Amino acid sequence: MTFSEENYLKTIYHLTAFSDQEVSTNAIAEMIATKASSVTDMLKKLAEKDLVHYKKYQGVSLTANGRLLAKMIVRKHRLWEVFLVEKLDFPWDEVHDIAEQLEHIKSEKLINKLDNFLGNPTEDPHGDPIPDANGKIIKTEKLLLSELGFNQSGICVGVKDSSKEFLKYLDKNQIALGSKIEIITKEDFDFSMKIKVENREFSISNKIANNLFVKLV
Amino acid sequence: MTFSEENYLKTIYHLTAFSDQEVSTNAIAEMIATKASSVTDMLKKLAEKDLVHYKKYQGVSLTANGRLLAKMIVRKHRLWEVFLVEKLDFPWDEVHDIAEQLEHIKSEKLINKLDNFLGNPTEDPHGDPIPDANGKIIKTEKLLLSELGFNQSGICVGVKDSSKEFLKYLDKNQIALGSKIEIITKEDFDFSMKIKVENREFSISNKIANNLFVKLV
DNA sequence: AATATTTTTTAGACAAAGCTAAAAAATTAT
DNA sequence: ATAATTTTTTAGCTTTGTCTAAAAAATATT
Repeated sequence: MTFSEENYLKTIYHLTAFSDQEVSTNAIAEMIATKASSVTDMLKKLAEKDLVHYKKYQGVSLTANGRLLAKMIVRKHRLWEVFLVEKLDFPWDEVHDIAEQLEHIKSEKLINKLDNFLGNPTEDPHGDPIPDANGKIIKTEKLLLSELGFNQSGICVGVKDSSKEFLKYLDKNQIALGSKIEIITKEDFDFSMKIKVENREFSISNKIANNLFVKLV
Repeated sequence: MTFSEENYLKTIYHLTAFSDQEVSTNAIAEMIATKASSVTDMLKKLAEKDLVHYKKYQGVSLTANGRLLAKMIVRKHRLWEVFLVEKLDFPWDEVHDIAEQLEHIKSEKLINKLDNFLGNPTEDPHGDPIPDANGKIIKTEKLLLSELGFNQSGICVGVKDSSKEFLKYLDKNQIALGSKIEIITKEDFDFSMKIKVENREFSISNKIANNLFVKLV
């Protein structure tokens, strides 16, 4: 598999992970920042290799084979992210781009040894699950901070939006995986809330609360 | 820089490292397992980018710029090899191919953090020097085991030939970096020698002795 | 239901990096 | 010094993955 093929597979995987529907040519093009015509070309090639189900004008979905390969790429991406954060001490907003490169390194032995070296983590630094060597994913129960009400508390277990901007915001406000967040007040008007994190009280907008995953506590 | 350009640069670097002469198109072609015509094409491209000095039919050499870039690739390759052996516990004959891929990962920050994580090693698992972030190389004094005479001793500090076959031979005979080797006898006929390594005495051919670097002790 | 708009595909072109076959230059041998 | 051989380069073709522009299909609008 080429880099490009792997990127398409991964993209289709991400776009279908939750909806589990066919994904459109345009959606892929936008995600991968390329032209729809290029996507069409690649879809034909992937269909040829039996990695996707593709019928003209009908969108595309992964075959069992394609999904497994996609998971292996995601596995590599997330394990490398753990390595970068835990071992090399990278801030969590800087690891994505490097992991985008590392995810294409080809060696099963390498990735399994890396997995062991890291202590077989089940989640990456953003709280996303890491598929095991067979593609199996353990998903933890998590809800959005915005779903919590007045007086409830949660432990931060992940982010929905993992853009640099959002991650930097969290760093600045000292919210990290594992932080305990308590809802002090919640506005009925804009759903902004005042929260308490390690004795610091401050307000966050609904948009923030909507992108933070927590585990009820 | 593309993968391919990086590979050419690295190859030219290795071919000129010791001789410091112009290197021929054919020599590169052989090393990279490609056709001479392909090499010519690439040399033009590299000359265009001022990475090599190239005049038709006259061979090629690196510019200062090209040499620095080549060293950075070698630096990455060797640091990753250290990582694979020291942290992931790979046998030394398996790391080359994986490092060939990892050496193309682009992130200065990554490689410098990796360097620190590994404790700023100056040599890779085969005893080859690792250029520092500025391209500076500290070369240790070393000679071939074959240059030693009867009754002399050396510490193994590297290999000249780092092929899988040779490395496996060494593993099988429990010779590793740091092993103390004593010359018990040396044949005048074929220059084979009987050596002593950690109380084990056995014979090695001149070819073996000719590919093992030692430091006199 | 017919028309307009959007989405997707096709057709044809391009750059990168390789190849083969043939030509040109350099080197070696007679 | 000329001929033979080897090395290097050129010319032209292939594949991969992209692009633009145009055509075709699907969807939305009136």
